[in-house]
Amino acid sequence: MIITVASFKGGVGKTTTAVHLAAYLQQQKDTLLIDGDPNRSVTVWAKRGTLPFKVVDERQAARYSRDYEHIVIDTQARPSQDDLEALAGGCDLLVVPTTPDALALDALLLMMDTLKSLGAEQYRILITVIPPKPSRDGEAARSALEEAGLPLFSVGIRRIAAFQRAAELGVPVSEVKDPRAKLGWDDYMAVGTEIAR
Amino acid sequence: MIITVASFKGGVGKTTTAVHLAAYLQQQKDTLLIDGDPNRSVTVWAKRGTLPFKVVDERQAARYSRDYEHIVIDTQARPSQDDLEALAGGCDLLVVPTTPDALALDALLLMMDTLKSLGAEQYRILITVIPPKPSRDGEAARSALEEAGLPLFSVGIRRIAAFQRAAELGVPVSEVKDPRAKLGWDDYMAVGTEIAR
Amino acid sequence: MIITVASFKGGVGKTTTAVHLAAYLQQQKDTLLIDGDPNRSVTVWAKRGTLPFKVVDERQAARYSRDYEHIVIDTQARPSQDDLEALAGGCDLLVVPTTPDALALDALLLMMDTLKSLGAEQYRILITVIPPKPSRDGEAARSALEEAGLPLFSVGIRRIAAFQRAAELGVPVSEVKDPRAKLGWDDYMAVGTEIAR
Amino acid sequence: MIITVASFKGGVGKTTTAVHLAAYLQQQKDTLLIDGDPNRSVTVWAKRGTLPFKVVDERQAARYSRDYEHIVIDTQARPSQDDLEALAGGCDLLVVPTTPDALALDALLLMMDTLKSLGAEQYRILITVIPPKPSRDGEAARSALEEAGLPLFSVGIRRIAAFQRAAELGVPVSEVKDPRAKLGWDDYMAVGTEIAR
DNA sequence: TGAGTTAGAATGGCACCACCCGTC
DNA sequence: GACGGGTGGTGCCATTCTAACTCA
Repeated sequence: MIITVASFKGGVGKTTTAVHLAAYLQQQKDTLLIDGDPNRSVTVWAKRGTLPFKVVDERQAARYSRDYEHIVIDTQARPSQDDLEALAGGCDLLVVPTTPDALALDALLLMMDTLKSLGAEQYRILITVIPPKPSRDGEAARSALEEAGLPLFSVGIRRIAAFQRAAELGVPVSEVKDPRAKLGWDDYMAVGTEIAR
Repeated sequence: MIITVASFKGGVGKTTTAVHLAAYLQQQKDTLLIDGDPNRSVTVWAKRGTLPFKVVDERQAARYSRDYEHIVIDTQARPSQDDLEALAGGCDLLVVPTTPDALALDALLLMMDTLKSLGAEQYRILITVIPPKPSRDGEAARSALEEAGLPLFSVGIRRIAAFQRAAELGVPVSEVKDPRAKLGWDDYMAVGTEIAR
Repeated sequence: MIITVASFKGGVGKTTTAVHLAAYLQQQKDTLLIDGDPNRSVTVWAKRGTLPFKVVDERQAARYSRDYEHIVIDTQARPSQDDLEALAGGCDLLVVPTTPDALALDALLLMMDTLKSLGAEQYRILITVIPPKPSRDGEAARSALEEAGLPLFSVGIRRIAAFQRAAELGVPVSEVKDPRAKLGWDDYMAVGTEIAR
Repeated sequence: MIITVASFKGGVGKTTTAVHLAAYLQQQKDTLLIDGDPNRSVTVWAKRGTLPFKVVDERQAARYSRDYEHIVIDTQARPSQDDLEALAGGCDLLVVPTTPDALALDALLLMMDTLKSLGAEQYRILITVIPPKPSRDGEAARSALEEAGLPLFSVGIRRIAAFQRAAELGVPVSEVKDPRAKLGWDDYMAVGTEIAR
C-alpha cells in the first residue's frame, strides 16, 4: 500500500502524520518512508534517534521502493497542481492533514478544489493538533468539513506535548516516556485501523 | 520602512505576524501589506472582516507601494535561495518567525545558513506560538538560539486562542472580544517598539 | 389544599418558596399564606409591595383559614420535634426546601430522621438556590438525596438575582422586570404542577 | 478573648464565620470553638476532616473553656431576647453575620433593635456571601447599614465556591486546593486583623 | 543489601469555555 | 440587544515525591 501525505499549508503535522502512519504500517509489514520535503524533516527526525522503519530521500525512492510492502511519502508543502496530480495518481490513498483553524481550513479548501478538478478520489482529510477539550475548535472544524461533504477520518489527532518530545528524541511518540504519549499514539493507531478497513 | 516576513516552514504564524506588524505600523503612518503567499492568507483574512491597513496582491505591489510610508510583505513559505536573496535585499528588516519546536528550529537553522551565505544582516528571529507557562519550550528555544549567536527579538508571541478568533473574524487580535486578546496584542506591540528602536 | 413549608436551617429559600407556591395556587383558587416565621419575613415582603394572595399572621390563622381554598404555611426555622409532628399532621403536603451545600444537607438529614420517626409520609424535598451550570452542586445533591431514597421534586429552583429583587420590591418574581425572572418563575410553576399532579 | 457569633436568620454564613475566626485566632493562641447550634454544624464540619482548633459541644464548655486563651461561640439562629442578653454579656465581641439581601437585612434590623434595647455595645456586623462584582448588592447593603449608624466591619466576605468545598472536606478554606480559596481566606484574615486592632 | 533508575501519583499553575449579571 | 467583568469547571503540562525494580 502506498500512502501519500500532502498539504497546502505547513505546520499542520504533515511530517508527524507521515512518521506515525509509517510506524503503524511497520507493525504489519516492512515499510518505507520517502522524505520528499525539501526541509528533510523526516530525515532529521530519524537522525536524532531511531525510527522503526526505513527512511530514504526521494531521490533514492526508485532503488528501495520495490523491497517494501508499504510506502509512505512525505511531500513538500504547497504542491503545485501538477505535483498534486502526480501525487494523487501515484498512491492508493492521499492523506491531507489540517489543523482546525481558519487559515489552515482556507488553504485546505483551496486544495480540495484543485483535487476535485483533477478528478482524484482516493483522499481523506485528517484533523490534527486539536486543542484540549474545553475548546470546541476540533468539533467545529469537523462539522464544517462534514457539511461541505468532504471525506475525513472519523478520528482526529490531539495536540499533545509528547509529539514535540518525539521529534526531539527522534522516535515515534509511542517511545516517549510520558503518560500522555499513549493518547497521541492511540490517535494514530485509530487512523491506521481506519485506513486498513 | 519595509519589513519582510519569511520562514522556511509553514504554520509558524507568518501571516499572523505580518498582519499584526502592519497593524502596529499603521498606528504611525499609512501602511501597505503585500500578500505574497500563494494561499493568499492575508487576503482571505481581510475579506472576512476589516483590517486597518491596505492589503494588495503581490502583482499589484508596484502600483501601490509608492503611496505608503510603511510596507509589510508576507512571503510564501520555503523560499528558494534566489527568492531569499531578493527578499533580503528588498527590505529594511527581514522578520523570521519560528515556533519553539524541534522541526521548526531545524528548518530555521537551514534558513540561517542560507542567509549567512548571502551575507544578509538585516534580519531578526521572532519566536511565536509559545505554549503557556508550565512549559519551558519557549525559553529553551530562546537560549538555544541565543547560544547560536542568532539575532532574535527579546520578546516572543504567546499561543493564545484569540489569534484564531481574529483570523476567523478578519480583524487584528486587538479587536477580538476576549480578555486574553490584549495579551496577544501586547506581544506584537512590544515587537513593534523593538523594531522602532 | 394545605401546604406547609419548613426546614431545619435558615437561608434556604423557605420564605421564597412559600410566597411562590402561594402565588401558584392563587392562580387557581383563593389562597391564604400564614406567616409563622418569628421574623415575619412574608409580612415584611408583602408590606413592601403587593402580593396576589392574602397574608396573615399565624395568630389570625383561625379566623381566615375557613375562607380560602388553599393555604400555605411558612413556619419558623428549626422546628422542635413536637412542632414538626404538629406541622406534618396539619397539612396535606410538607415541602422541605434545602440548598445543595454540605451544611444544609446535614441539617436536612437530621430533619428526615425526625420525620421518619414520626411516621410522616406526606413530605417532599425541594432543592433551591442551585448555582448556575458549570457547577454540578445541584445534580450532586440531587443524586445524593435520590440515593438516600428521599422523596424530592423532580425540578429544582435556580439561584437567580431576580429573587432578591422580588423580595426588595415586595412582589412575586413573576412581576420583576428582568429577562431572567421568568426562569425563576418557571421553576416554581413546575413545582406547582408537580404538586397538583 | 471571647467572640460570639449570632444571627437572627440562618444561612448567612454563621457557622463558616465561627470556624474561620477560630482558625484566625488559633494562629496566635490556643483557641476553643463552642458549638452551640442545635444542628451541630461545626461538629459535623470537624468530623469530616480536621480543624486546627478544639471543638466542643456547648454542654462541655465549662470543662474546657479555662484551658484556652481564645474562645469562639457559634450560637443557634434566632436567639430569644433573653438568649441574646446572655450572649452579649458573656463575650468581648458579638459578631453578627448577614447576607446583603432584603430578607436578611430585615431580620438584622430586628435583631439590632433588640440589642439596642439591651444596651449592648460590643457588637459588629459582618456582611457575608457577597455576590461577585457586577452586582452591587454588597456595597448597597454596606451603605444602607452605614447610613443606619450600625457598627460594621470594613471588609466583607465574598461568595466563593471554595467555602462549600471547605465544609465538605471538613477543613478551613485555607486548606482547600483551589486558586480562589485564598481570596476567601484573605477576607477572614482581614476581619481577624480588624478585630485584633 | 544498598544505591541508582524508572514508573506512578499528587501538586500547582494556567488556559479556555459557559454562564450570570449590570450597564450602556 | 451587546458588552465587559467575573466565577466555576475542566483539562493539560511540568515538577516533585514516592514506590518499585534493577544492578553492583
